[in-house]
Amino acid sequence: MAKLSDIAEEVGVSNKTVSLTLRGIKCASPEISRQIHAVSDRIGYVPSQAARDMRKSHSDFIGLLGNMVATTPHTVELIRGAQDEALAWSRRLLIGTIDKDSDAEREFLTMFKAHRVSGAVYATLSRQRIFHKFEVPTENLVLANCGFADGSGRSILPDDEGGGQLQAAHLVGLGHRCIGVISLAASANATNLRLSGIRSVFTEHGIELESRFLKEGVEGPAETENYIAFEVAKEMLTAPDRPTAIICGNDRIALLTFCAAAELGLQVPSDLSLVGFDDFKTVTEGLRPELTTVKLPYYEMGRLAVQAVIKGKTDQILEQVVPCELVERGSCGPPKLT
Amino acid sequence: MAKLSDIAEEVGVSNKTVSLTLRGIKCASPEISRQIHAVSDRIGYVPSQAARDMRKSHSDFIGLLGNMVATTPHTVELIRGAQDEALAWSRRLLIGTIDKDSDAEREFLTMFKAHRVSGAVYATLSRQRIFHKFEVPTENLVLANCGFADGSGRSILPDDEGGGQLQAAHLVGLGHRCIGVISLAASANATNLRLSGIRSVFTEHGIELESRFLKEGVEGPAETENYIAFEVAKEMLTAPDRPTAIICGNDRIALLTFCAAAELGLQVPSDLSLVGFDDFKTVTEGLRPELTTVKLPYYEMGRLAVQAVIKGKTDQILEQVVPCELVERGSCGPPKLT
DNA sequence: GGCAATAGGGTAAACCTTTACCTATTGAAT
DNA sequence: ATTCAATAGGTAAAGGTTTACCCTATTGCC
Repeated sequence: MAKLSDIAEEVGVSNKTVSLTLRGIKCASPEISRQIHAVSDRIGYVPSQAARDMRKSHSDFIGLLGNMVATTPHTVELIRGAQDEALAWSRRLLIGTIDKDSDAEREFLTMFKAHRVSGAVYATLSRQRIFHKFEVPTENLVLANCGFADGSGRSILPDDEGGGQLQAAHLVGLGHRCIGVISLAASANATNLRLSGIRSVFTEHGIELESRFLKEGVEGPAETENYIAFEVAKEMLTAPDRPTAIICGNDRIALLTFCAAAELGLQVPSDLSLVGFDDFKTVTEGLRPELTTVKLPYYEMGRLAVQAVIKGKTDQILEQVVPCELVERGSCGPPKLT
Repeated sequence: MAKLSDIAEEVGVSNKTVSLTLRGIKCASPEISRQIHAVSDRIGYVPSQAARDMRKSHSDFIGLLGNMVATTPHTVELIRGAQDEALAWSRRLLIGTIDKDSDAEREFLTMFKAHRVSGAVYATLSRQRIFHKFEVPTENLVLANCGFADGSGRSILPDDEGGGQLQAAHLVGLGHRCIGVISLAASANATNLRLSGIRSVFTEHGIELESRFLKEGVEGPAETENYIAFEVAKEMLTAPDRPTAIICGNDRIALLTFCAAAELGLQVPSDLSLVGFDDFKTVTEGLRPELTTVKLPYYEMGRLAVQAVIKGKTDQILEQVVPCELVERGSCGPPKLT
């Protein structure tokens, strides 16, 4: 493989001159400079990253460790956000995806350390509290979509409360007054935040959230949870004064609710308005009508997490909240007049 | 950061002894060996990968370049398969995800070269033919889910034809004789293969595939395609002798067909059986009834692609076909007797 | 003419690990 | 007693890049 000294020898200058010239630091006469670039291009020279990293005693790598399940497409969005930001700063990403296996976690952390990463991002797919402290290979750690249970550390978090507000405000704005909620598990960290957003909008408009119209669409412990939204929705929709709209804890619950409505012969949106959360495009753009939902900013969280790592721990902001966005599609409409 | 010579100095031996001992090569007396491990553990020593890579003039990295859209979860499966296999051989993955931007492609390839990767995988999300030759940083390239248009190179490909057979055989086995097909775009590479699998099963059972029951569920050029399966399905299902089952080109088409059936008041599976393709879990496990589908082996393709890279180009197998798998859920049943 | 500043360049050490080659001691076999 | 092999270890170079420090010749200015 071609190396610096090959060019230096051919042009008849020292390593230093070649090194500086190729990195765009003026150091040689125009003619020499031209020759250096010419030879470099001809032989397709690419400097050895290993040699560079060794010389500098640290690498431009940023570690990205993700507790990532393969059932959602959002992981890719987060990775892309992280990668785009990293590339914009000429940094590289070292990616490790793990399931629940903490052995793999340790393995990747060791790998990060071996590469002398300048920082790391730890990301989870659902908003979580992290209880274990892992031995990080750097002081420069940023959590994405999660936070340490004790409140320490820097985090990038979605604005779940604002997201709940968006869901509720959209339906209220369309004229709905009797609105059901099928939420995620109460134990999920996002649930209470979103609910609190929903309640704040309801209160503002004098709407009461009856407990029979607030149900969990999921049961069982996290990671092995079981979706019961189909049955819950059917029950809610067969009530005598059924809601004219349902706010769903995520798009999957929205899909199940959609199926329940279909089985009961209710049309969306004329008989029932639905608003989801997450923006799983295969669902939201795959349904007819398409699903109005609140998009979780995974790309942005990935981007901001890497940005925070690059800015370093001098950055005093401990918790950065990223807004969610309402994506209007076709699943919400005004309530039928009765 | 702690280095080898720190340990050597403290224990009072040479670098070599420490290096060999820590790598499990017997070289020192039990007592010295114990001390070396003790000190190493205490100071948390992790050898510098950069120094290693430089010394060996090549790295254990395998490049994974993916033309990956964020709308499907399969990317993650492919990455995980690749990563699991890489880790099993103590190799690391250098991941680059690109969209359509060939600048990014070049950038990542240069990065791979800078890291002296020992091989690379190029993966696409939909089965594609690659027309451009990229300047690879290694001779050791394996394509996953795609192949060069001229037939050169090594590829890992899904058994789309077998997948089509699985779809058809399942429905035929349940007793269906009037089966519709809503396929992907005819221009998609997988389409003809799957169709040919379907036809072979039909022929075997003396079933004719009428052209009015074979429609494309997608229109427009790839990457910007438009799903029209909802309308197509409605038309097919309002025909006087409508099919009792529909084979779908992917799960998204199946979802749209499901929506069409719902709008027409047809119940799945009693009035209509549906079989999908891909196994997008958010759809297949999110519907009620859950969707029977043929799973594309992304994890396995990622795994095998990395395996092929590790085995190196001495491996003479140019095209490796990975079987698809029928995942039976609830969307297929026997046809109603009339 | 004298002096400083600048352009254009070179030298060699440092980054950390691995490994080819070498030495010394011990035990056993001839 | 000599030889051989194995054990336990050391020495130093190599791998490719960057950079602190040094050198020389030319130019500009007073």
